[in-house]
Amino acid sequence: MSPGPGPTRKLVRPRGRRVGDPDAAARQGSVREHNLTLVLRHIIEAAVPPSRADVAAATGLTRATVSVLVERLFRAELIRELEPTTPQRVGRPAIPLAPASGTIAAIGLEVNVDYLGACALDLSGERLAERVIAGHFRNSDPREVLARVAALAAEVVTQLQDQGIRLVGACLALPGLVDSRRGPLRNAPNLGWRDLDVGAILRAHAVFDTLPLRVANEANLAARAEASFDRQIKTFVYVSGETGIGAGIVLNGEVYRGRHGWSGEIGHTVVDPRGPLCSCGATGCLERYAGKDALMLEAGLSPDQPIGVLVEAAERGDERALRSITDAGQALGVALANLVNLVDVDQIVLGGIYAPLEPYLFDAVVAQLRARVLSAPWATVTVRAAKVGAGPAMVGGAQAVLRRLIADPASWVAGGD
Amino acid sequence: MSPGPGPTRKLVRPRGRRVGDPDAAARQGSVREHNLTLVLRHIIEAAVPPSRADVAAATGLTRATVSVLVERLFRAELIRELEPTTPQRVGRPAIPLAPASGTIAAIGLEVNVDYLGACALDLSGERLAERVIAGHFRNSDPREVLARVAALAAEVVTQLQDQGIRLVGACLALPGLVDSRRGPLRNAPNLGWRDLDVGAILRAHAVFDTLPLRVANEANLAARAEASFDRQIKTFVYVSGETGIGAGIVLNGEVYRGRHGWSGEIGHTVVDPRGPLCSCGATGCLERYAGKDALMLEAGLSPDQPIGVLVEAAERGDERALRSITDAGQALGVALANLVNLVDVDQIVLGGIYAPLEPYLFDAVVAQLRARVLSAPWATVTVRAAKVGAGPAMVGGAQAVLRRLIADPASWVAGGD
DNA sequence: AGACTTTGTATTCTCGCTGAACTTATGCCC
DNA sequence: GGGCATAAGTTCAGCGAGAATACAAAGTCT
Repeated sequence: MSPGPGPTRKLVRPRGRRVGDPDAAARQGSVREHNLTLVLRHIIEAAVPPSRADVAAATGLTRATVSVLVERLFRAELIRELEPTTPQRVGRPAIPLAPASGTIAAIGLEVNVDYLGACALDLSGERLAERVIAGHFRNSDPREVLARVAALAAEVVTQLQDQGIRLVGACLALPGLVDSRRGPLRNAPNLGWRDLDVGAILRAHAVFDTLPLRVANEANLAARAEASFDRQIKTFVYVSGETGIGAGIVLNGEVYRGRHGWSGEIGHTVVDPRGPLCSCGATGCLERYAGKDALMLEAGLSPDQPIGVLVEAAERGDERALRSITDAGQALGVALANLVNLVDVDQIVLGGIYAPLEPYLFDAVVAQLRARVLSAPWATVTVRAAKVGAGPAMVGGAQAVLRRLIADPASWVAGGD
Repeated sequence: MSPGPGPTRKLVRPRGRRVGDPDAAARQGSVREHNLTLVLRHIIEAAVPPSRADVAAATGLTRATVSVLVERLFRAELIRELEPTTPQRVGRPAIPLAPASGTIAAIGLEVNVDYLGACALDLSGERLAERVIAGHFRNSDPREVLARVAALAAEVVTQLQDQGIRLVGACLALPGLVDSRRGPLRNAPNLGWRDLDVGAILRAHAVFDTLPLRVANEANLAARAEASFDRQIKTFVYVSGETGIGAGIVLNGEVYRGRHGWSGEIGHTVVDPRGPLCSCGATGCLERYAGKDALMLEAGLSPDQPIGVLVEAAERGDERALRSITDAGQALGVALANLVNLVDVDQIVLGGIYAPLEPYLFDAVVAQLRARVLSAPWATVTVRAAKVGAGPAMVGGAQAVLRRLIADPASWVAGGD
C-alpha cells in the first residue's frame, strides 16, 4: 500500500512523552530520551567539566553509550568540548565537556512593584543581556506596563539574534496568583492587576510571534534561581519579601506549584485571626506585619522609600526601626513555623528585602521556629539569606525555560539535526 | 579467563532501579519494569476488569506486548483471569483481568490513643482479616503495648499462612513524628511516647523475623486509604481528627512526606499566637481548639468518652456542645486556610472524629476558608467527610506495603519464577 | 624507547517493543 | 446451518538502544 494520505490513514499512536511519565508506555526511544537528559544534566550540573568517562562512571552507562549520546548533544550545540587540561596524570588525557555557551538562550522577564526587567541566560548560566527599569508600578495600567516589558524584551532579542544566538522561549514573573494551566493572571494585589490574561496581552506584541512565552509566579521563579545556586540543597523554602510576601517551595530540586500554581502564598497566611484587616479581605495576614509597607510604616518611614533606608535606621540603632523589624520577624517566624509543620522542610532562605535586614531580623524568626516547630528538637531548621543577587525572579524565569529544554533534549536534537 | 570468584572479580554495576528514577541510567530492562508496572496498575485501578486489548488501548502498548506482560504477572500470581462475560457483542470474547485475590497480602497495624488494631489486605483490596482491641493508651508503656500489637499481628499471620497466602510485609501506623529514614519514633505526645525505636522493639518479636516491617505516620496512611477510595481525586488533604490532629497531604496521587516524613503536623499549627499553652510547649496550637480533648471539655464532657456523646449532645441542641463545635470549626478553618494558601489543594477531607460532626462543624470551616484563602474567588475549596470506615490508618498501612509491590512487580516476578 | 594507563571508538550481542500476519471465538445474516 | 464480519489474543521477523568486549589513541613513568 502506498503511504499516501488517504482517508484510511492510520492514527499516529500517542508516543510516550517521557520515561518519567508513569502513565505512558515506555519504549526503546524513551530509554534514549531518558539517558540523553541524564547525560546533559550531569554535564550542566557538574562542579568541574567531566569527561565522557566521568559521565559514564557517574551515570552507570557504558563509555560507548555515553560517547554516542555526547555526540548527539554536541551536534545539537547543547554542549561543547573544552581544551584538555595539561595532564598531570598517566593515561590518555580526557576531553572536558561543558554546557555550550552563546548558542542557545532563554529570556526572563519581570514586572514588580518597583521595577521592570528583562534578561537572557544561556545554558552555561551566563547572563548574556540585562535591562532593568526602576519605577513605581503600584496600581499601574497593565497594558502600558506590558508594552514597556515587550519593548525591553525586543531589545534583548535583537541583540542576541545579531550574535546568532537561538532563543528557545521567555518567561514572565509576576507577583501574584498566576493560573499555571489556563494562563490568566488572577490577582496581583500590589500591582492592582486582577483577572487579566497577561500572556495574551504580551503575545500580541511582535516579539513574541516566534518566541514561546510563559507566565509564572515571581517567588516560585526566584526559588528556582536560588536552587540553581547551591545544588546540594534540594529541599527548601524561598521567601520573597517585597511589598507582598511570596514563597517558593522546592521539594527535591523541583518547585512545587500546587493544583493551580498558587502554592506558597505565605503573605496571606494568618498570623493573628483578630489582627488588622488586609487588602485581601481577611484579617491578620502576615503581609500586614512583615510586608515592606508594614515594616516601613511601623518604623516611621514612607513605604515608597527603598529598603536601604530602614537598614540604615537600624544600623543607627533607631528604636522604632529595630522594634518594627523584630515585630516583623516574630510574625514571619510564626508563619514559617506553620509552613515547616505542614511541609517539613529544614532550610529556609529569606530573599528580597529580608536579605539586607538579616542582622536585625533573623534572630526573631529563628526563635519562633525553635518554639513552634514540633520537630525542632530533632532537626534544626536553618535560616539564611538568599544568595542570588538582583532580579532573582527574572533569572529563575530564564532558567525555567532552559530547564524544559534540558529535560527534553531529544526534541531539540531531532529538530536541530 | 575463567569466571571464578577471583580477587580481580569485576564489581557489579549498580543497575538503574527504576525508569522513574531520574538519576539512574535507563536500559532495556527499565522499559520492561516500567511497562510491567503500568499494566499491573491499570488492571488494579480499572473500574471494570479490562481485557488485554483494553489494557493495550489504554496504555499505548501493542497487544503483543501486553500479552507477554500479562503472562508474567499471571505467573507471579499478581493478577488472575476472570470468566468471560456472556458476550453480547460480535467478535471473540475478551478475557477480563483482575488483581489476584487471596494469593498475596500485606498487614496493616495501628496503635492509637483508644485502640490497637491489625488487618490484612490482598491485591484486590479485600480485607482478609481484622483484629481490633479498644482501650486507653494515653501515657502507656510502649513495650507492653507493642507486645500486644505483635500478638495481634501473629494471629493474623498464622491465619493467613494456613490459607497459603504469601505475606509481603507489614506497616505500623502511629500518631506522631516518625522518622521515615532512620526509623525511630521521635514524638507521639498523646501516647506519651518519645524517642523510641518502635521498629526495633517490634522486630524483636518472632512474627517479624520473616516479615518486613515499616513504621509511618497515622494521618499519612489514612490519607492513602482515602485516596484509594476515589482515584479520580488525585490532590487533596486528609485531616485526621483524634486526640491529636494530623494531616496527610496527597499530591497527584502520592502522599507527600517531606524531608523527614514529618509533613502535615497541622495540629501544632498556630491559630492564635497568644492562645493557651499546648503540650508541645508552644501557644495557641490548633489542637488546643479542635482536638478531641478540647472539643469535649468545652462542651462540658469528659475527654475519655467516645465522640458519639458529643454528637448526641449536638443533636439534642445542647448549647455548649454546639458552641464548642463551632469554635473548633473556626480554628480548624483558619489552620486549613493557611494550608491551602501554602500548598494549593482544592479538596479537603475531614476524617476521624470530624466525620460524624459534619452537620455541626463544616459550615464554620467552609466560612473561614472562603474568607481567608486568597484564591477562593477563583477556585472553591471543597470540604467533605471521609469515606473510609473504621481504622483508615491500618488499611492505609497495608496498602502502602502493597503499593511498593505494585510499583516494582519486576522483583516479585523474577523471584516467583 | 617501551611498558603501562586511561580515554574514547568500533563491533557484535542481547533484550524488549513494534508491526503485521495469523489463529481463535463469537455474533450476524441469509 | 454455513459463510462472513469482527474482535481478542498469539506468533514471528525486524529494529533500536544499551552492554560487553576488543581495539585505537594519547599521554606518563621508568
